[in-house]
Amino acid sequence: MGQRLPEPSVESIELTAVLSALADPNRRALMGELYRSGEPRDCGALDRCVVTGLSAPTLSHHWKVLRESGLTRTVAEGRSRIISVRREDMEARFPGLLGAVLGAPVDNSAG
Amino acid sequence: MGQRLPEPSVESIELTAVLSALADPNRRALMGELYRSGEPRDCGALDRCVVTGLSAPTLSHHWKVLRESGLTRTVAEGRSRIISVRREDMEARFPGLLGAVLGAPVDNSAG
DNA sequence: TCTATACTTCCATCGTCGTCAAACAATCTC
DNA sequence: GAGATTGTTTGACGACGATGGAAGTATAGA
Repeated sequence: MGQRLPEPSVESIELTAVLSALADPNRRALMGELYRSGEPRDCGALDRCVVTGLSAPTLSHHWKVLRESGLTRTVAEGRSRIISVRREDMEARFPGLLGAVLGAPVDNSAG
Repeated sequence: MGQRLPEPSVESIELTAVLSALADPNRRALMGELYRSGEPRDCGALDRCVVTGLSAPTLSHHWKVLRESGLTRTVAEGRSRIISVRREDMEARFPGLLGAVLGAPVDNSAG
C-alpha cells in the first residue's frame, strides 16, 4: 500500500517544534480542518478547501513542517498524500495541547 | 503604587501571538518558572535564576513579547518589574492551553 | 510510450526574530 | 546632586522562515 513518510517517534516529539508549527495561521488552519474531520484526508483536497492563495510548493512545505514536528502522519498513496493527525501520540506526549489549540477561537474573532 | 504596563485586553489576545511567544524555549523557561511559582515575581530575580547567558536587552525583549502577547502582566515598581501570569484571562480565552504547554515535558527529555 | 497530474526539491527573495553592545531613562542611596 | 543600579530603547547583525517560480520526480491513464 502507501508508504509512510519519515516522522519523529512519540518520545522525540519536541514542544518547541510543535508550538512553532502551530504558531503559523495557515498551518493551524490545515490542522484545524484535519483535526475536526476526524479522519485521514487527501492533502490536495484539503489545500483547495482550507487555504487559498498559497502555491503548491508552500503548501508542500507546510505539510512537511507539520509532519516533521510530529503533529501529522503522511502516507503516500499514488500521486496523493493522505494526512492524519497523530492524536494518540500527541495526547500521550502533550496531554490536552491539541484540543486547547485547535479548539480555541480563531484569531480576530474577538469573543 | 506601581504602573501597569500596556497589555492586550482579554478579548484581543491572539492565539498566533501566544503560540509564537511560547514557541521560544527561553521565554517558555521564564513562563514556566513564573507559572509554577504561582505568584508575581521580580523579573530581574527571575532572569538570574532561570535563564543564564542572555543579556539584559534580550531578557527585556522577551518579557515585552510575553506581555504584549497577553501571557503576562507587568507592573513597574521603582526600578523593578513585577511580572505575573494572566491565568484567569488565558483560561477564559484559551482554556487548558497554559496548563498543557507549561505542564508539558521539557524538550530533550525524551520520556 | 506519451501526456497529464500531483507533489517535491532547488533556489532566490524578503521579512521577521533572537541576540547583543551602546546609549538612554528612571530610581534609589548617600 | 553624584553615583550606582535597573530596566528599556536603538541599531545592527546573523539566522531562520514563509513564500513562489522553475525544474524535477513519480504516478495514473490513454
